[in-house]
Amino acid sequence: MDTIKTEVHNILEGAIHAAVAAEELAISEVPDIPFSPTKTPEHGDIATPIALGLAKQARMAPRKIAEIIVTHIDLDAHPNLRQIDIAGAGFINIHLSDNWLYDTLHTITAMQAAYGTCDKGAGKPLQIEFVSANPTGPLNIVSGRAAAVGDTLINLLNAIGYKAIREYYVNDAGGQVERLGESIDVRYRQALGEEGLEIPEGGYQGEYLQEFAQTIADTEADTYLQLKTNERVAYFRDKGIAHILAQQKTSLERFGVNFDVWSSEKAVRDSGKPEEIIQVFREKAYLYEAEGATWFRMTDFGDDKDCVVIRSNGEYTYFVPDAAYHRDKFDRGFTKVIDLLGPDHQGHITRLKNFVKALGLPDDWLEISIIQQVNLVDAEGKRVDMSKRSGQFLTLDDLIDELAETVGEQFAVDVARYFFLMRANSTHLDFNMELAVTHASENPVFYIQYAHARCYSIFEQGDEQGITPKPIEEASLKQLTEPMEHELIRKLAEFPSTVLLSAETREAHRIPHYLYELSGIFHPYYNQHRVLDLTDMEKTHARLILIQCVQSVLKNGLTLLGISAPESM
RNA sequence: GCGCCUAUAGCUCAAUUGGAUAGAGCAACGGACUUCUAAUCCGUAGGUUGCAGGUUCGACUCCUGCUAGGCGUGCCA
Repeated sequence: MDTIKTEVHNILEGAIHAAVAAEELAISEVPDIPFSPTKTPEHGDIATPIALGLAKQARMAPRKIAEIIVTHIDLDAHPNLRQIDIAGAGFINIHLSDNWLYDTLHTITAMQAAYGTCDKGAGKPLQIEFVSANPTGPLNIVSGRAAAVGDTLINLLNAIGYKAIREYYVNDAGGQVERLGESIDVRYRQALGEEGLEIPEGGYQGEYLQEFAQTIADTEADTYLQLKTNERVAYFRDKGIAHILAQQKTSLERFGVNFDVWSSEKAVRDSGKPEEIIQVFREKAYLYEAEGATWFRMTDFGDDKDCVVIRSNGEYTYFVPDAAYHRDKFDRGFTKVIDLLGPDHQGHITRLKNFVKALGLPDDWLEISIIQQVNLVDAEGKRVDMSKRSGQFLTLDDLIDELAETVGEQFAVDVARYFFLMRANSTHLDFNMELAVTHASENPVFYIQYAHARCYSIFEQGDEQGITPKPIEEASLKQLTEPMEHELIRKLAEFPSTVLLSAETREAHRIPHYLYELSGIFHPYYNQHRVLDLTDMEKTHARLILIQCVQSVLKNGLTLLGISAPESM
């Protein structure tokens, strides 16, 4: 579709220039030519409202402009165009030829797994930082959503030619991990029988720490009681971080998400970069002292409040290492970085962007999106409170476990990823637990996967009947005369532009919707038209080409989402 | 108080970023398995796009003001 759009664009542009040259159109500037989707076949395959847009400038009725433009297009010179109509207020509707349909099938057949990709990104290095949960407990559901979205966005960006990497920022320094160490210490001493202890304010109550401490007590007994309290807490902190991080990594791998780079906040702090950042801010006079703390003049950047960067106890707030971390990302050469933050980080967006601006980095270099909350709901849309095996919240692993009980491990991951991806990031997501485990058409994941499996089974069935698919060059594509076949091909042709749009707008949910729509054309086709027909082998071979293309696109789309494309179900 | 997000059919959501008659699925009712997988398909219904203005040839989309819900908001990260 992209190549045809470019072709049509050039044809129209040429026609408009020709009209201007012939002094039939009085315009000084040709604006971008917009294309609008056609909702009904009557409107052709590609439509443009360009004549409406030119009306004011040309001081002419839109329909009249459209007529003039069309007279400058020679249909005979363009084999991909069949017919051009003028309709409505002045829309130019372009009907593409069968030739174009066959071209599409040739393209898909030739490109296979690469169909849908392009090189628009020109190999520019990009980075997405996502999940980045504190190493103080198991990953929660929102982290799962962030993992699915981030992973898919990386796939999409790589598909359109960027060199994008997945990065996880481990907050292994600061107050929260100190509380972690203290909490483990309490659990450890409790495991050894000490009484009257309580988890400190801001500490972690979760059972997972009890289990962890119990294991230490079981295997190493009271070894650590000999240490001074602060040494023991520090030891447990580091041991705890390593343990929880390993768990998080395991959960993510189970979910099909593998990070390329794990960055450490502690390493950033130890690198001396925070001091450099402070130095830069001081030189630029962004800092001042008040109430014993050091403040950053956020109000200079339009925010309504200043914020503390060095606390009265001398420690940095989270923002200093974070700003240093972003400076480091820039120094590593990424032309753009995207942060996916959790719903509780809204307050960070403006501040983080301002810090980046204060460091003199380009305005649009840092992009931040919030991954919104997820609610588990039942079929009636009521919130579900599931058993909380790991403490105060439901974890990603709990969710997968729960789903896997009904649909098995692989589908559990597939379903979870799809459900996390099917809605725009900015919306609150209702995760329908009952729908997720339904093996029926209401469940979009099964619907799509089933379409893929059906394609595959046609070839298996054909094999049994001794039908060997012919190469596309030997197939008579003219046999594809059914309206549904043309509709299928038109949909297949949309895939590359859907991928491109989805990647550029960071709207991963377009891919699930696209695949669902494609499946929604395929299933009815499958029901109404037989592919394998021993009495009409010409048609059979043509249809096998089409089915092969549908299968390719379904598989490519599912792969972008990190969802399996099963050969049988 | 201020900031961000959300509001579309009874329910869950789309709408290619300002284009033509706002589309799907679910829920309801009826129908299709000697035919490549019935985890599928076919048919019937639903709308003042939260409210009020504005910009435009044209608005679910942009602007202003309301209303409702969610989240955030100077020494946690």
